[in-house]
Amino acid sequence: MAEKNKFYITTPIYYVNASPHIGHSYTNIAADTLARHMRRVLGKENTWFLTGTDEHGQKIERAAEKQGLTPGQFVDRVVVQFRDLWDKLNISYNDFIRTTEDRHIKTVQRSLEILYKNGDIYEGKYEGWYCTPDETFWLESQAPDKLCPDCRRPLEEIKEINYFLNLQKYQSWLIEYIKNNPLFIRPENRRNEILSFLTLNKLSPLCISRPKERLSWGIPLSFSASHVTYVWFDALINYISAVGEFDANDKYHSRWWGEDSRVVHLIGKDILRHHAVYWPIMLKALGIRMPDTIFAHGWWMLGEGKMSKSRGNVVNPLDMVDKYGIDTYRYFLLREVPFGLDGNFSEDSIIKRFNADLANDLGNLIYRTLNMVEKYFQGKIPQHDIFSRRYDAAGEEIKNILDFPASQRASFSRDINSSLSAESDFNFSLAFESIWRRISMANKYIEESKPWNLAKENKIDELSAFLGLMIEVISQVGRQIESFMPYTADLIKEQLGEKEIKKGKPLFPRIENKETDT
RNA sequence: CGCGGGGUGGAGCAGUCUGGUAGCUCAUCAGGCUCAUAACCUGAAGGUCAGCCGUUCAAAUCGGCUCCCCGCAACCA
Repeated sequence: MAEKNKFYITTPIYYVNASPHIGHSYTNIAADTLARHMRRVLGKENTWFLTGTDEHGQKIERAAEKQGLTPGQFVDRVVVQFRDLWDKLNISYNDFIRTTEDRHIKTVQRSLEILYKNGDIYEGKYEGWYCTPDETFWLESQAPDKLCPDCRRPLEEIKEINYFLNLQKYQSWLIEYIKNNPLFIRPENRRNEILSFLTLNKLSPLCISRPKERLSWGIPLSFSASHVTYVWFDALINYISAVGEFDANDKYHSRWWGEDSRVVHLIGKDILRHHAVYWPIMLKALGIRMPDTIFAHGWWMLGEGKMSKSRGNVVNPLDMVDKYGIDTYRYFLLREVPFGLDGNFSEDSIIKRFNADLANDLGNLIYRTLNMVEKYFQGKIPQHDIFSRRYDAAGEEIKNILDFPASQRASFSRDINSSLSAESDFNFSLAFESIWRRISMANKYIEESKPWNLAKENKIDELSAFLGLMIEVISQVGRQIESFMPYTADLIKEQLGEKEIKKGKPLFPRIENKETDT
């Protein structure tokens, strides 16, 4: 197998029928952290991070109508909200694809043509029950009484010509593929879920078109003037339309989708089936190799249940960022819950995390250290070769962990690398744990060394060696959190300075709980 | 028998695959320290690991049954 020295990570393209919420930001923060991390490991030029927006379909057509806009005007407005949020959250995407762009439309149409030509897509009849006022299709099993489950109005039976992708043809291949590639669908329980779904059910053909008279806001099929493309087919293609194209022989080429590239799709668990069933089959039928990993993360629960627009309990990420800061928000989402599991979101939990981890552990470590440098050395960082020096047992332990020039950069974050691998399910919270072990070790070491006594006893040499070591620890911690909390990493670098520290204010001033104490 | 996840000291979780001292964070209590953001360090109390039965020298961990909670069931991350 070719060595993977490139990394291509994607988020879903978000459906822009409403403003972004915490879930959108969760996926993008996770993807951003992985992208930043891989840029450090493989180099900037070998990492590509794609996000974007899904802009076609009925819901958007209707949302636009409600506001008296054309679909085009409507999506242009909502897209801005997404872009602004990503800027605000420091999301370092390389490319932002919109499904209304030419490059995308071209590739979708081309893909459809290829599949049509190969016979994987064929014309068929679609039968179902339709609620005209709601413009929604229902299966007979969903509406046994022939009444719309939503509005209770009578349904109308519809028969129309549509185009279908033959999924069943590839079903047994897909099962085998998933079985033979343990990293293909992660985490493990999702993989099992899909496997059991595929084993127990016969896949029915996927309808990939919609008649124009019902839906005009979509990509036209080149082989049928009266149809547009079904939104999910349209959407999934973004992963390849953004980074490559088909040649005259229907072969797909991409710098980021070659054998030397690791392709990772980050998604929420709700859209797992589209990504783990439809998408692989589409790729297979198009003669394109599989992504390496499709990872489905969990949901954030809010109070009593999952958050959703219909329940009206949506948390606006912008509010959280304004209130607690970008990196606090990033830290909380990545730290609170192992990636892949569901989590509970509450401001109380944010405050708890903030005070315990950011203010007390990290913030205070930096502040107390810098304060000593200021107090004992007038802010000048002691220029000691800390590695040539001998310390007591605790100091030696810290020094060993620093592990600095001897084994070069790579070993710096060995356990971070392994925590952030697909094999470990991109375990951000585990990575944080190992960083925080260093932080708490440093706090402990200060306690044991009692630098304030060294100062009183005028043991300047020991004191400066000690502080030199502490500065090195902090600087390393700063480098280690860089992918997770880029803004804070910058601040730390600034505070540490070259030869002289700039203490400034505490990075994370404690939040005192005024209102509620439970 | 639709599918899946879960029930571990007051709270939130890890540990279960590869049986063998029940671990972490927060909260509580006591002590220490004073460089620091009432922060930091040390120690303590607190759990029959949902229940029952079984396998085993040994079960939170394997098997069976029961009870309870929560998601999903095909366009909300």
